[in-house]
Amino acid sequence: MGRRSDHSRDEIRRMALAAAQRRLESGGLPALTARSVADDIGYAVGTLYNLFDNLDMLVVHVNGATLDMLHDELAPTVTGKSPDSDLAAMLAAYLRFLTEKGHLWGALFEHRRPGDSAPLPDWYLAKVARVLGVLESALRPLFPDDDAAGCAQAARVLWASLHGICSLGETGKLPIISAQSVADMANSLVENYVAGLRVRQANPRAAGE
Amino acid sequence: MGRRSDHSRDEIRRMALAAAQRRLESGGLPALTARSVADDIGYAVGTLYNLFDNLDMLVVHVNGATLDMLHDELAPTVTGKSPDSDLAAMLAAYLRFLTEKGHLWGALFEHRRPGDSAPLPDWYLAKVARVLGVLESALRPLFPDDDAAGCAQAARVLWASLHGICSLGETGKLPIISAQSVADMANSLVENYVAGLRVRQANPRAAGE
DNA sequence: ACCTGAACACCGTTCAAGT
DNA sequence: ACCTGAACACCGTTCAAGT
Repeated sequence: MGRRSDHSRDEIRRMALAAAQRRLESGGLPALTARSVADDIGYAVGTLYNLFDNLDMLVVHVNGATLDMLHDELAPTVTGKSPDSDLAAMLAAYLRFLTEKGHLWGALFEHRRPGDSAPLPDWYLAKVARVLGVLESALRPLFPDDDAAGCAQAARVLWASLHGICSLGETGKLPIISAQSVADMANSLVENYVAGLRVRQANPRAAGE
Repeated sequence: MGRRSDHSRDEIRRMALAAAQRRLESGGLPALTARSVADDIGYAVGTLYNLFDNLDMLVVHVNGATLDMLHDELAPTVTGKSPDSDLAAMLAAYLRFLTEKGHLWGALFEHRRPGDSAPLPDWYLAKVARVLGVLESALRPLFPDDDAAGCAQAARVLWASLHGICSLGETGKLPIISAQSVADMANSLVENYVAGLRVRQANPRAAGE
């Protein structure tokens, strides 16, 4: 056939990303196929590979947008008043995001990249770091001024742990192990972990009693 | 063709499960395909569907075997001497299992069941509960005699949280967020969570300072 | 230069046909 | 009764052929 010039290259890219996001939201990763996205935007399958290296990179771009949305939901919850109230508000916002955009959130973690893929692009890592930065800023008052590293590590441990509870919840595996809700378990995690940080901060060698 | 009677139905089942386990260990879930398992055991693809409803149920059976192996690794680490030493030993055993049988462990969580699948069979849920029971018994001394429910809940929160750290580690997503090792993060989680349990046990209303 | 769509090498699953 | 393997409806990805 030949170029259609109905849309510019960038327009088609945006259309493809929007269609991919819609597919993801409604049916999760299994619903996001190259052919379905191509159909949605009215172009041939091959055209997608003109815009993205492969389906993996399309998903990475959609996930990048999800990280931005997540950041924008979490950032306003940090007021600096107290770590406890900030963390509670942030956790509530996180769980709300999970409820409303479960499939978008799920794709962040369920997506398995092909074995031969290049490392994640820097712009993607920066988006991840930006989300983590929000949690870090909420935890900051719990650490002495000279222990930014300890705070950063704690934020990452807490975030990864919370991810465990949420991913088991999202994939329906939670009822298998527990009658508690995701929210109850997440609150238990955050409250005990933070209480542990406090007591161990006050008395650093008290791990064993 | 017709029946070959080289092997009994049960023999073929065991061969298929063993082949599936080998495929999983060497290449993870993507390497476990119906055709490859059939090839490995020298039978036609269709025969697999004579033994299992579908590939999903074959994976569920392999996962059941993995849960048994995991239980057998964890159970001996609970001595009852002290929760702290027991938990440290159990965590070490868990992380060793993860290192040695990463793909088997990964399939426990990465496997997504088809939308129309029946609930997990009772024998599978029992295996999950048995593994959780080991963690529960290690945590038991931290709770008053009359609070078995609180102990069970804490075990499940801790287990799900640990899962978050391990799954990010196993799927290679951990370097994205943190320079710490899985072991360091897991230790931070367990130590702080347990310290939190202790302090909140002693002073139940101290969550907010 | 860009887009097409047939083609390739895979999937899981089914089922008529064979012994 | 059991096993086969071609067939079906999908995948992701490529690339010669068209405009």
